[in-house]
Amino acid sequence: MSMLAIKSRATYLTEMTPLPPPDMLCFALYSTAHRMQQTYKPLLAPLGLTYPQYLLLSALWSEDARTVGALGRELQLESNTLTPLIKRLESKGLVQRTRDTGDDRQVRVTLTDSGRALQAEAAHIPDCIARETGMAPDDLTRLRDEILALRNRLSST
Amino acid sequence: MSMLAIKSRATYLTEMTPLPPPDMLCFALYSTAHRMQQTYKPLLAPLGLTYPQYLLLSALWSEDARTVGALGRELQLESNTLTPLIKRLESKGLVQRTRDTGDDRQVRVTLTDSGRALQAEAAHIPDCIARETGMAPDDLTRLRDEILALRNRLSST
DNA sequence: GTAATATTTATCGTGTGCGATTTAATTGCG
DNA sequence: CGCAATTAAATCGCACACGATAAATATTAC
Repeated sequence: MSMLAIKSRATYLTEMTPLPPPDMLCFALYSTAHRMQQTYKPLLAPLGLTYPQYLLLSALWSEDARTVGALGRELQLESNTLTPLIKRLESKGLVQRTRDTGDDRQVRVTLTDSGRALQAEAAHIPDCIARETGMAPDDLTRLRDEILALRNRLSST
Repeated sequence: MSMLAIKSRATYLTEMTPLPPPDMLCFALYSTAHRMQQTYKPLLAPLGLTYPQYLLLSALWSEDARTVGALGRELQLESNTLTPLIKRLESKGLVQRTRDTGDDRQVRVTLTDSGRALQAEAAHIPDCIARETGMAPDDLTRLRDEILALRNRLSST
Protein backbone atom coordinates (compact mmCIF):
# COMPACT_ATOMS: atom_id res chain seq x y z
CA MET A 1 0.00 0.00 0.00
CA SER A 2 1.47 3.35 -1.04
CA MET A 3 2.06 6.27 1.32
CA LEU A 4 -0.55 8.22 -0.56
CA ALA A 5 -3.23 5.60 -0.07
CA ILE A 6 -2.90 5.56 3.70
CA LYS A 7 -2.98 9.31 4.15
CA SER A 8 -5.86 10.36 6.33
CA ARG A 9 -8.47 12.66 4.88
CA ALA A 10 -7.25 15.31 7.28
CA THR A 11 -3.76 15.18 5.82
CA TYR A 12 -5.29 15.14 2.37
CA LEU A 13 -7.24 18.28 3.16
CA THR A 14 -4.16 20.39 3.67
CA GLU A 15 -1.66 18.66 1.39
CA MET A 16 -3.38 18.07 -1.92
CA THR A 17 -3.21 21.10 -4.17
CA PRO A 18 -5.69 21.98 -5.32
CA LEU A 19 -8.57 20.20 -3.71
CA PRO A 20 -11.67 19.80 -5.83
CA PRO A 21 -14.46 22.06 -4.51
CA PRO A 22 -16.45 19.21 -2.90
CA ASP A 23 -13.52 18.62 -0.52
CA MET A 24 -12.98 22.26 0.42
CA LEU A 25 -14.24 23.55 3.75
CA CYS A 26 -15.03 26.90 2.19
CA PHE A 27 -17.21 25.20 -0.39
CA ALA A 28 -19.07 23.26 2.28
CA LEU A 29 -19.94 26.60 3.88
CA TYR A 30 -20.75 28.25 0.58
CA SER A 31 -23.02 25.52 -0.74
CA THR A 32 -24.72 24.82 2.60
CA ALA A 33 -25.46 28.50 3.19
CA HIS A 34 -27.07 28.67 -0.25
CA ARG A 35 -29.02 25.47 0.36
CA MET A 36 -30.27 26.91 3.64
CA GLN A 37 -31.57 29.96 1.79
CA GLN A 38 -33.38 27.63 -0.61
CA THR A 39 -34.95 25.92 2.38
CA TYR A 40 -36.22 29.23 3.72
CA LYS A 41 -37.57 30.38 0.38
CA PRO A 42 -40.92 28.51 0.34
CA LEU A 43 -41.53 29.55 3.94
CA LEU A 44 -40.78 33.22 3.28
CA ALA A 45 -42.54 33.50 -0.08
CA PRO A 46 -46.03 33.73 1.50
CA LEU A 47 -44.74 36.67 3.56
CA GLY A 48 -43.25 38.32 0.50
CA LEU A 49 -39.79 38.35 2.07
CA THR A 50 -36.33 37.42 0.89
CA TYR A 51 -33.95 35.73 3.29
CA PRO A 52 -31.84 38.85 4.03
CA GLN A 53 -35.04 40.81 4.59
CA TYR A 54 -36.18 38.14 7.06
CA LEU A 55 -32.85 38.40 8.88
CA LEU A 56 -33.22 42.15 9.18
CA LEU A 57 -36.77 41.86 10.49
CA SER A 58 -35.65 39.17 12.95
CA ALA A 59 -33.07 41.61 14.26
CA LEU A 60 -35.75 44.27 14.72
CA TRP A 61 -38.20 41.83 16.31
CA SER A 62 -35.55 41.19 18.94
CA GLU A 63 -34.76 44.85 19.43
CA ASP A 64 -36.61 47.57 17.58
CA ALA A 65 -35.62 51.11 16.65
CA ARG A 66 -31.94 50.58 16.03
CA THR A 67 -29.60 52.60 13.85
CA VAL A 68 -28.26 51.37 10.53
CA GLY A 69 -24.84 51.02 12.13
CA ALA A 70 -26.12 48.91 15.03
CA LEU A 71 -28.01 46.63 12.64
CA GLY A 72 -24.89 46.34 10.52
CA ARG A 73 -22.84 45.22 13.49
CA GLU A 74 -25.39 42.53 14.32
CA LEU A 75 -25.84 41.32 10.73
CA GLN A 76 -22.24 41.91 9.71
CA LEU A 77 -23.25 44.09 6.80
CA GLU A 78 -22.19 47.55 5.68
CA SER A 79 -24.40 50.50 4.83
CA ASN A 80 -23.89 49.88 1.11
CA THR A 81 -25.83 46.63 1.53
CA LEU A 82 -28.16 47.72 4.33
CA THR A 83 -29.44 50.99 2.94
CA PRO A 84 -31.06 49.47 -0.17
CA LEU A 85 -32.27 46.45 1.85
CA ILE A 86 -33.95 48.69 4.42
CA LYS A 87 -35.43 50.86 1.69
CA ARG A 88 -37.04 47.81 0.12
CA LEU A 89 -38.58 46.91 3.49
CA GLU A 90 -39.72 50.50 3.82
CA SER A 91 -41.39 50.39 0.42
CA LYS A 92 -43.23 47.26 1.58
CA GLY A 93 -44.45 49.29 4.55
CA LEU A 94 -42.73 47.08 7.13
CA VAL A 95 -40.23 49.55 8.58
CA GLN A 96 -39.77 53.28 8.85
CA ARG A 97 -36.52 55.23 8.52
CA THR A 98 -36.11 58.38 10.62
CA ARG A 99 -33.15 60.62 11.30
CA ASP A 100 -32.06 60.38 14.89
CA THR A 101 -32.93 63.32 17.10
CA GLY A 102 -29.62 64.50 18.50
CA ASP A 103 -27.34 63.00 15.85
CA ASP A 104 -28.60 63.79 12.39
CA ARG A 105 -26.07 61.47 10.80
CA GLN A 106 -27.75 58.39 12.20
CA VAL A 107 -30.84 56.76 10.72
CA ARG A 108 -33.04 54.82 13.09
CA VAL A 109 -35.01 51.89 11.68
CA THR A 110 -38.35 51.20 13.34
CA LEU A 111 -40.97 48.52 12.73
CA THR A 112 -44.38 49.66 11.54
CA ASP A 113 -47.53 47.99 12.90
CA SER A 114 -47.50 45.90 9.76
CA GLY A 115 -43.87 44.92 10.35
CA ARG A 116 -44.61 43.92 13.93
CA ALA A 117 -47.67 41.94 12.79
CA LEU A 118 -45.49 39.91 10.45
CA GLN A 119 -43.69 38.42 13.44
CA ALA A 120 -46.72 36.26 14.26
CA GLU A 121 -46.96 35.05 10.67
CA ALA A 122 -43.29 34.05 10.77
CA ALA A 123 -43.48 32.40 14.18
CA HIS A 124 -43.67 28.87 12.81
CA ILE A 125 -40.58 29.18 10.58
CA PRO A 126 -37.81 28.29 13.06
CA ASP A 127 -39.50 25.01 13.92
CA CYS A 128 -40.09 24.23 10.25
CA ILE A 129 -36.42 24.73 9.52
CA ALA A 130 -35.32 22.69 12.53
CA ARG A 131 -37.59 19.88 11.36
CA GLU A 132 -36.16 20.02 7.84
CA THR A 133 -32.65 19.53 9.16
CA GLY A 134 -33.78 16.34 10.85
CA MET A 135 -31.23 17.06 13.57
CA ALA A 136 -31.65 17.12 17.33
CA PRO A 137 -31.75 20.59 18.93
CA ASP A 138 -28.53 19.85 20.82
CA ASP A 139 -26.75 18.96 17.60
CA LEU A 140 -28.01 22.09 15.87
CA THR A 141 -26.77 24.27 18.70
CA ARG A 142 -23.40 22.55 18.80
CA LEU A 143 -22.92 22.85 15.05
CA ARG A 144 -23.92 26.51 15.15
CA ASP A 145 -21.33 27.19 17.83
CA GLU A 146 -18.59 25.35 15.93
CA ILE A 147 -19.33 27.37 12.81
CA LEU A 148 -19.31 30.59 14.83
CA ALA A 149 -16.00 29.57 16.36
CA LEU A 150 -14.57 29.29 12.85
CA ARG A 151 -16.01 32.68 11.92
CA ASN A 152 -14.45 34.26 14.97
CA ARG A 153 -11.08 32.81 14.10
CA LEU A 154 -11.32 34.29 10.61
CA SER A 155 -12.58 37.52 12.06
CA SER A 156 -10.90 40.71 11.13
CA THR A 157 -13.99 42.65 12.14
CA MET B 1 -34.75 30.39 39.55
CA SER B 2 -37.43 30.44 36.83
CA MET B 3 -38.02 27.67 34.31
CA LEU B 4 -36.92 30.01 31.58
CA ALA B 5 -33.61 30.71 33.21
CA ILE B 6 -32.59 27.08 33.42
CA LYS B 7 -33.48 26.21 29.83
CA SER B 8 -30.49 24.87 27.96
CA ARG B 9 -29.32 26.77 24.91
CA ALA B 10 -30.44 23.84 22.79
CA THR B 11 -33.99 24.17 24.06
CA TYR B 12 -33.74 27.91 23.59
CA LEU B 13 -32.70 27.42 19.97
CA THR B 14 -35.98 25.75 19.02
CA GLU B 15 -38.40 27.35 21.47
CA MET B 16 -37.73 31.07 21.43
CA THR B 17 -39.59 32.78 18.63
CA PRO B 18 -38.02 34.53 17.00
CA LEU B 19 -34.36 34.07 17.74
CA PRO B 20 -32.15 37.09 17.13
CA PRO B 21 -29.91 36.46 14.10
CA PRO B 22 -26.74 35.84 16.15
CA ASP B 23 -28.43 32.76 17.64
CA MET B 24 -29.71 31.31 14.39
CA LEU B 25 -27.89 28.41 12.76
CA CYS B 26 -28.72 29.79 9.32
CA PHE B 27 -27.08 33.09 10.23
CA ALA B 28 -23.96 31.31 11.46
CA LEU B 29 -23.69 29.72 8.02
CA TYR B 30 -24.54 32.93 6.21
CA SER B 31 -22.08 35.14 8.05
CA THR B 32 -19.28 32.59 8.16
CA ALA B 33 -19.55 31.87 4.44
CA HIS B 34 -19.26 35.60 3.75
CA ARG B 35 -16.36 35.95 6.16
CA MET B 36 -14.62 33.07 4.39
CA GLN B 37 -14.95 34.89 1.08
CA GLN B 38 -13.41 37.95 2.70
CA THR B 39 -10.52 35.79 3.81
CA TYR B 40 -9.95 34.56 0.27
CA LYS B 41 -10.16 38.02 -1.25
CA PRO B 42 -6.61 39.27 -0.57
CA LEU B 43 -5.22 35.93 -1.73
CA LEU B 44 -7.21 35.94 -4.97
CA ALA B 45 -6.80 39.62 -5.80
CA PRO B 46 -3.23 39.17 -7.14
CA LEU B 47 -4.62 36.53 -9.52
CA GLY B 48 -7.46 38.81 -10.60
CA LEU B 49 -10.04 36.24 -9.50
CA THR B 50 -13.25 36.41 -7.51
CA TYR B 51 -14.10 33.59 -5.13
CA PRO B 52 -16.70 31.91 -7.40
CA GLN B 53 -14.25 32.17 -10.29
CA TYR B 54 -11.63 30.45 -8.13
CA LEU B 55 -14.10 27.68 -7.30
CA LEU B 56 -14.82 27.11 -10.97
CA LEU B 57 -11.13 26.98 -11.85
CA SER B 58 -10.52 24.60 -8.93
CA ALA B 59 -13.15 22.32 -10.41
CA LEU B 60 -11.43 22.43 -13.79
CA TRP B 61 -7.97 21.93 -12.28
CA SER B 62 -9.29 18.68 -10.82
CA GLU B 63 -10.98 17.60 -14.04
CA ASP B 64 -10.74 19.64 -17.20
CA ALA B 65 -13.03 19.85 -20.21
CA ARG B 66 -16.35 19.37 -18.51
CA THR B 67 -19.76 20.53 -19.65
CA VAL B 68 -21.65 23.40 -18.05
CA GLY B 69 -24.09 20.88 -16.62
CA ALA B 70 -21.38 18.73 -15.05
CA LEU B 71 -19.74 21.79 -13.50
CA GLY B 72 -23.13 22.89 -12.23
CA ARG B 73 -23.69 19.57 -10.50
CA GLU B 74 -20.31 19.84 -8.80
CA LEU B 75 -20.67 23.49 -7.79
CA GLN B 76 -24.42 23.30 -7.18
CA LEU B 77 -25.10 26.15 -9.56
CA GLU B 78 -27.49 26.52 -12.49
CA SER B 79 -26.67 27.67 -15.99
CA ASN B 80 -28.13 31.11 -15.25
CA THR B 81 -25.26 31.64 -12.81
CA LEU B 82 -22.62 29.59 -14.59
CA THR B 83 -22.91 30.96 -18.11
CA PRO B 84 -22.00 34.55 -17.17
CA LEU B 85 -19.34 33.33 -14.73
CA ILE B 86 -17.70 31.18 -17.40
CA LYS B 87 -17.92 33.99 -19.94
CA ARG B 88 -16.04 36.28 -17.57
CA LEU B 89 -13.31 33.65 -17.22
CA GLU B 90 -13.29 33.31 -20.98
CA SER B 91 -12.85 37.05 -21.42
CA LYS B 92 -9.87 36.85 -19.05
CA GLY B 93 -8.43 34.19 -21.36
CA LEU B 94 -8.47 31.45 -18.71
CA VAL B 95 -10.99 29.05 -20.25
CA GLN B 96 -12.47 28.26 -23.62
CA ARG B 97 -16.08 27.37 -24.43
CA THR B 98 -16.75 24.93 -27.25
CA ARG B 99 -19.87 23.14 -28.39
CA ASP B 100 -19.62 19.44 -27.80
CA THR B 101 -19.04 17.29 -30.86
CA GLY B 102 -21.91 14.84 -30.88
CA ASP B 103 -24.36 16.84 -28.77
CA ASP B 104 -24.59 20.41 -29.89
CA ARG B 105 -26.68 21.38 -26.87
CA GLN B 106 -23.77 20.93 -24.51
CA VAL B 107 -20.97 23.41 -24.00
CA ARG B 108 -17.63 22.06 -22.89
CA VAL B 109 -15.40 24.28 -20.75
CA THR B 110 -11.67 23.80 -21.18
CA LEU B 111 -8.70 25.45 -19.50
CA THR B 112 -6.38 27.50 -21.67
CA ASP B 113 -2.61 27.37 -21.12
CA SER B 114 -3.01 30.53 -19.13
CA GLY B 115 -5.77 28.96 -17.04
CA ARG B 116 -3.64 25.92 -16.34
CA ALA B 117 -0.67 28.13 -15.45
CA LEU B 118 -2.74 29.90 -12.82
CA GLN B 119 -2.93 26.66 -10.83
CA ALA B 120 0.70 27.05 -9.78
CA GLU B 121 0.14 30.65 -8.70
CA ALA B 122 -2.81 29.53 -6.56
CA ALA B 123 -1.04 26.53 -5.06
CA HIS B 124 -0.25 28.28 -1.79
CA ILE B 125 -3.81 29.39 -1.09
CA PRO B 126 -5.24 26.30 0.66
CA ASP B 127 -2.43 26.35 3.22
CA CYS B 128 -2.86 30.08 3.77
CA ILE B 129 -6.55 29.59 4.48
CA ALA B 130 -5.92 26.63 6.76
CA ARG B 131 -3.42 28.73 8.69
CA GLU B 132 -5.88 31.62 9.02
CA THR B 133 -8.45 29.34 10.61
CA GLY B 134 -5.90 28.41 13.25
CA MET B 135 -7.53 24.99 13.41
CA ALA B 136 -5.94 21.56 13.21
CA PRO B 137 -6.38 19.70 9.90
CA ASP B 138 -8.44 17.01 11.63
CA ASP B 139 -10.81 19.61 13.05
CA LEU B 140 -11.20 21.29 9.68
CA THR B 141 -12.07 18.01 8.03
CA ARG B 142 -14.53 17.07 10.74
CA LEU B 143 -16.26 20.45 10.62
CA ARG B 144 -16.45 20.27 6.83
CA ASP B 145 -18.11 16.86 7.04
CA GLU B 146 -20.63 18.02 9.66
CA ILE B 147 -21.58 20.98 7.50
CA LEU B 148 -21.93 18.72 4.47
CA ALA B 149 -24.10 16.36 6.51
CA LEU B 150 -26.41 19.29 7.23
CA ARG B 151 -26.47 20.24 3.56
CA ASN B 152 -27.37 16.71 2.57
CA ARG B 153 -30.23 16.65 5.04
CA LEU B 154 -31.58 19.89 3.54
CA SER B 155 -30.92 18.58 0.08
CA SER B 156 -33.72 18.57 -2.41
CA THR B 157 -31.21 18.26 -5.25
C1' DG C 1 -14.96 79.76 17.03
C1' DT C 2 -13.08 77.52 13.25
C1' DA C 3 -10.49 74.38 10.68
C1' DA C 4 -9.16 69.61 10.54
C1' DT C 5 -10.62 65.09 11.52
C1' DA C 6 -13.78 61.44 12.32
C1' DT C 7 -18.21 59.19 11.98
C1' DT C 8 -22.53 57.82 9.78
C1' DT C 9 -25.08 56.91 5.92
C1' DA C 10 -25.79 56.97 0.99
C1' DT C 11 -24.39 56.32 -3.94
C1' DC C 12 -22.31 53.90 -7.76
C1' DG C 13 -20.44 50.04 -10.33
C1' DT C 14 -19.36 45.05 -10.68
C1' DG C 15 -20.19 40.26 -9.86
C1' DT C 16 -22.82 36.87 -8.31
C1' DG C 17 -27.38 33.67 -7.36
C1' DC C 18 -31.65 32.46 -8.87
C1' DG C 19 -36.80 32.38 -10.64
C1' DA C 20 -38.88 32.45 -15.00
C1' DT C 21 -38.64 31.99 -19.65
C1' DT C 22 -36.51 31.10 -24.25
C1' DT C 23 -33.87 28.83 -27.79
C1' DA C 24 -31.83 25.02 -29.80
C1' DA C 25 -30.88 20.29 -30.09
C1' DT C 26 -31.87 15.43 -29.01
C1' DT C 27 -34.73 11.59 -27.69
C1' DG C 28 -38.70 8.72 -27.74
C1' DC C 29 -42.77 6.98 -29.48
C1' DG C 30 -46.18 6.15 -32.81
C1' DC D 1 -40.16 8.93 -40.73
C1' DG D 2 -42.68 12.81 -37.99
C1' DC D 3 -43.37 15.15 -34.10
C1' DA D 4 -44.22 15.73 -29.10
C1' DA D 5 -41.61 15.59 -24.97
C1' DT D 6 -37.25 16.18 -22.90
C1' DT D 7 -32.81 18.19 -22.09
C1' DA D 8 -28.88 21.81 -22.21
C1' DA D 9 -27.63 26.47 -22.25
C1' DA D 10 -28.61 31.02 -22.52
C1' DT D 11 -31.28 35.26 -21.52
C1' DC D 12 -33.67 38.51 -18.60
C1' DG D 13 -34.88 40.76 -14.37
C1' DC D 14 -34.31 41.41 -9.45
C1' DA D 15 -31.97 41.36 -5.00
C1' DC D 16 -28.11 41.05 -2.64
C1' DA D 17 -22.73 41.89 -1.16
C1' DC D 18 -19.09 44.79 -1.35
C1' DG D 19 -15.08 48.02 -2.91
C1' DA D 20 -14.62 52.75 -3.60
C1' DT D 21 -16.17 57.04 -2.90
C1' DA D 22 -19.15 60.98 -1.64
C1' DA D 23 -22.13 63.81 1.27
C1' DA D 24 -23.69 65.31 5.58
C1' DT D 25 -23.07 65.91 10.27
C1' DA D 26 -20.47 65.69 14.62
C1' DT D 27 -16.23 65.96 17.29
C1' DT D 28 -11.62 67.51 18.28
C1' DA D 29 -7.72 70.60 18.38
C1' DC D 30 -6.14 74.83 18.62
